[in-house]
Amino acid sequence: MQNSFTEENYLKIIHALSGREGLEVSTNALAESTSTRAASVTDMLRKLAEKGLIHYKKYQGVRLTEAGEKVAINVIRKHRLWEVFLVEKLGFGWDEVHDIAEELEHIPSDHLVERLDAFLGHPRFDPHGDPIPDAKGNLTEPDYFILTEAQIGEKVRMMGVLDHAPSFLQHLDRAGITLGCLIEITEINEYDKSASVQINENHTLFISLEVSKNLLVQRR
Amino acid sequence: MQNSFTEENYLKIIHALSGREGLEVSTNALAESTSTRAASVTDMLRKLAEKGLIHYKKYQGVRLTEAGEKVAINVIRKHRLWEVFLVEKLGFGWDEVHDIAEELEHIPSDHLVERLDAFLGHPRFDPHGDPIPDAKGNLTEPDYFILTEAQIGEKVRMMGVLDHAPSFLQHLDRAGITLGCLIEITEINEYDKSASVQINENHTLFISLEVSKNLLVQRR
DNA sequence: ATCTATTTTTAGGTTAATCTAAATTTTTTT
DNA sequence: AAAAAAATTTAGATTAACCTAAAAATAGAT
Ligand SMILES: [Mn+2]
Ligand SMILES: [Mn+2]
Ligand SMILES: [Mn+2]
Ligand SMILES: [Mn+2]
Repeated sequence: MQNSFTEENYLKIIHALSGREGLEVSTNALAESTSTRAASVTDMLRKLAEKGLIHYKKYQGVRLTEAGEKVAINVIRKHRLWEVFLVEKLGFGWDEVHDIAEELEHIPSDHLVERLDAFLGHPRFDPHGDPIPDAKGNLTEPDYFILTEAQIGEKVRMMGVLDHAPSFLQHLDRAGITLGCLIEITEINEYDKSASVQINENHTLFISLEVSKNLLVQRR
Repeated sequence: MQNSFTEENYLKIIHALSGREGLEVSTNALAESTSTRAASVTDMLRKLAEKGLIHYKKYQGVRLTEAGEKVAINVIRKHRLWEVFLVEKLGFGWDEVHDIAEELEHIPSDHLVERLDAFLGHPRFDPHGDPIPDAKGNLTEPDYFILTEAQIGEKVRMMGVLDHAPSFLQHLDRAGITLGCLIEITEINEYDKSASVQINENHTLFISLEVSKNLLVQRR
């Protein structure tokens, strides 16, 4: 029995919301993320539990089973590989690829995914810095931290974003903040908590707390 | 209003079945091609007529409207471009790509199609020799003819196939008959109507009438 | 510990795409 | 021009994925 488009999206969202601790995900949180109503979510949860893809006890929230986790990770793998393709091969901007990958991720062919992976040179990260699970389903989250946790004077490398919204990514483009760039925090401005930073040791600018909270960075 | 996956498949099939003359297509022919029952086809035809995509009068068969033709051709364009991608870039065989393209053809993004087209170098034909409609929807069928219509002694070039079944394509692979190869008919064998042919002026073999009927060729 | 507010589930419907069986229309044959 | 056969449509159901409104369960606040 194949999983539908819709089922795959639920599994992927449950995976995202339960984090790496595998916390229980609530019906309302799923309704929010899927843009449906709680009653619809309950229907779907019963079906997914039936298929052995989630652990579900009424009123107790859900977690993925091993089988469900496997499906979710495969969808994530496809999503991220297609994003790499769109950016690296077709020349799309990192702000343009999410919605298209949202569709491509459901194309069912293991053969296709493996060939695509090879064609792209087995990339480890997608255009937003998110790690790409390997063919066996191993997904290792790198230990990046949020820019707000960096110290004044520290030089860090930009490794990913928490917000994937096109408007945020376009804002970063305008600021010259790209994946892999060097960021040095020169000062935290008391007035609005914005940070004065130097990018790639050549230009200086303010970045708002809102932006800092959505940037993942790495020391050294 | 977007067209569904299913609607797009109906339009594409109506296009194929009505041929270049734009003949009326029967309900039963559609039921056959869509692997559904006639009653289901009737339901869908009413809906497509409602949306202005087909001309439909009860019991009289259907034809595409201008709008329907446009949608159908765009789906065909996407199908064939993705097939080129799968063969040229990912290294699939021409016998492996049809089913995958059948899914990819429904990914909705004009931007994506145009970039894919450019990435592939604006190919004019797909891996089976079928012409790829241009971005404006112009589809020009080359005037190839069937190998059975060639004369003894004639040298022709293999330009396409009528049957797209993997088993047929694999059979051609085993016979060394590829797109663009030279075929010289040396003899028609009375016994079984098979043809003795020479491929690329270097190897000789029999090909059955069944095979000849599915090969499109060009003179000189 | 009880009451209140929130969350979740159940009940009952809708729509798209399918089905079978029966009715109707068209086509073919006598 | 009937009668028979074939093609097509209508009628009435089913399934997946959604909905609203109402009921039930859990959590939070006195
Ligand atoms: Mn999706
Ligand atoms: Mn991404
Ligand atoms: Mn299709
Ligand atoms: Mn093709």
